Amino acid sequence: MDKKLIRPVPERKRGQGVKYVYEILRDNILDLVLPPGSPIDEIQLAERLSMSRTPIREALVKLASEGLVTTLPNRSTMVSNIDFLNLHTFFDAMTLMYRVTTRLAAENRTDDDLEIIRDHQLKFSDAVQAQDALTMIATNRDFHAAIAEAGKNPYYTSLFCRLLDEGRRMLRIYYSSFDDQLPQRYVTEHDDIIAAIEAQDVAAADKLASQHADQIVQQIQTFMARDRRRPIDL
Amino acid sequence: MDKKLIRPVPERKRGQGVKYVYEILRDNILDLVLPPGSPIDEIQLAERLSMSRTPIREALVKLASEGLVTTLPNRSTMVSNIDFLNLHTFFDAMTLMYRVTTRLAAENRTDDDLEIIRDHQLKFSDAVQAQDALTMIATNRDFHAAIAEAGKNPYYTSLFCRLLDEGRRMLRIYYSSFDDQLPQRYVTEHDDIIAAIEAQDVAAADKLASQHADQIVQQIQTFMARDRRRPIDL
DNA sequence: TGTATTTTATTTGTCGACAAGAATATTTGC
DNA sequence: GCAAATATTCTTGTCGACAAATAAAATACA
Repeated sequence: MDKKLIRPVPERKRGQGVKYVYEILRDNILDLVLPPGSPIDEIQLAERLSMSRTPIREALVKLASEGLVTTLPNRSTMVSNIDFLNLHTFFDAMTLMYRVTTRLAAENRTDDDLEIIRDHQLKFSDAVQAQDALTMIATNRDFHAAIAEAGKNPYYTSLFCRLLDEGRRMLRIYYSSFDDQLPQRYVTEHDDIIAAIEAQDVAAADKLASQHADQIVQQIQTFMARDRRRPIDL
Repeated sequence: MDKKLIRPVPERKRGQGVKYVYEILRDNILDLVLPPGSPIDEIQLAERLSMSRTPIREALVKLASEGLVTTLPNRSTMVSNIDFLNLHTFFDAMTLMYRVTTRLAAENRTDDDLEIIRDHQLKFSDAVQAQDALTMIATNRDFHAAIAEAGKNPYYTSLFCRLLDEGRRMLRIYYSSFDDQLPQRYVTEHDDIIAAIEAQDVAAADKLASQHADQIVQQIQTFMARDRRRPIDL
C-alpha cells in the first residue's frame, strides 16, 4: 500500500468516520494510487487512519457495491480490476449515457444549471491549456456529471457517474504511459455542447454528445492499440 | 416491525451473516412487508436474527448504496420512500432500459440464454393463469432480468434490475389496493419479445420492448389515477 | 530434492461494550 | 398552565477482543 494514504488525521467528528475513509479510498482508487489488483489491508488502514476496523469495513462494503473493490469471502479485499476483455460493453453504455444525459440537460436545464456547467468547462479549458492531463481527466468528469445533473434523472446520473469514474481510471493508465499533447478539440466540442444545451436544442445536443463519445472511445482505443504491453494483468 | 421477519434461524456459516441479513431485508422491503418509511431498528433485528449489530449494519450500508434504505446521520435508518413526485424520471429510465436490454439480447443471445428466458416466461404465464398478482410481479421481474443477462452488458443489467425492483414495490402497492384481473396481453407480449430475440431481429425487439414498456407505464398510471388516496405519504 | 502434512501465523467475520447524540420525559421558572 | 431548561432514556457510531478460516512456514517423508 502506498504512503500517500498516510495523512495528518484531522479531528474527526463522530459519524463522519465511514464517509472519511470512503472518500480517501475512492480518491486513491480512481487516481490509481491504489492500482487495480492491490490488496487492501484493513488493519494497516485502521492504524494509518487511527480508527478501528469497523468504519473501514463499512466503507469497503460501500465501495464493493459500487464495483470499485472486490471482496473474496474470508479472503482479502482488493481494488477491482479493469475488465479489458469486455471494454465494448463499457463503451456502449458510456456512449448511450452521454447521449441521454445531454439530451435531458437540453430539455430540463435551468439557468443555474448552465452556470454550473460553464464553471466546470472553464476549469477544463484551463487544464487543457496547461497541458495538465490528470486535472483534465478530473474536470472532464465533473463537466459531464454537471450536465447529467441538469438533466435531473438520478437513475441516469448515478450510472453515468459510475461509468465516468471507471473511465477516469482507464484514462489515467494511458495518459500516464504516453504524454500526448492534449487536444484543443475537446474544449471546442464542449463549447458546442453547452451551446446546444443553452438553446435547448435536443437533437443537436444528442448528435454532439454522440460524436463526443465516439471521439473519446476512439481516443482510448488508439491509446490501447499503441500500447503493446498490458499495463495491469487481469 | 413485522413478525414475518422472525424466522427459524438456520445454522449460519461464518461469512454468510451479512449476505443473510441483506437478502431478508431486501425481500421484505420489495414485498412491502417493510413499507416505505418504516424505521429499521438495528437492535431488534439483531435480537430476532440472533446475531450482533455489526453484520446488520454492513447489510444496511449495502442496501443504502442501492437506494433501498436511507440513513440519516446519528438517526434511525428507514426504508426509502417511493418518489411519486418524480415518477416520470423512473418511467423514462425504465423504458430506455427495456429497449436497450431487449435489443442487446436479440444481438447476443445464446441458445442457453433463450432456454432460461423461456423458463421464466413459463412461470410468468402460470402466475397470470392462476391470477396470482404477487407471483406475477416477481416472475415478470425475473423474465426481464434474464433478457438483460442475455444482452451481456453488466452496466445495463444492474441499472435495469434496480429499476425493476423499484417497480416491483410500486406494482405491489397498486395490485394490492385493486384486485384487477391480470391481463393475458402481457403473456402474449412476452411471447412476441421472445420470438424477436430468437430470430435475432434487433429492430423488432426494440419496437416490442418499447411498446411493452409503454403498456406497463400506462397501466401503473391508470392505477395511480384511480387511487384517490396516496398510499404512503412522502 | 521435491512433495505431502502438520504447525504456526495472519486476517477476516462477529461479538459485546461503551460513549456521543438525539429523542423523550421531567422539572423548573414565569 | 405553558415554555424553557434540565435530566433521562434510547440509539447510533466506534472500539477492542476473540474465534473461525485461510495462508505461510516448518516439518516429515519418499
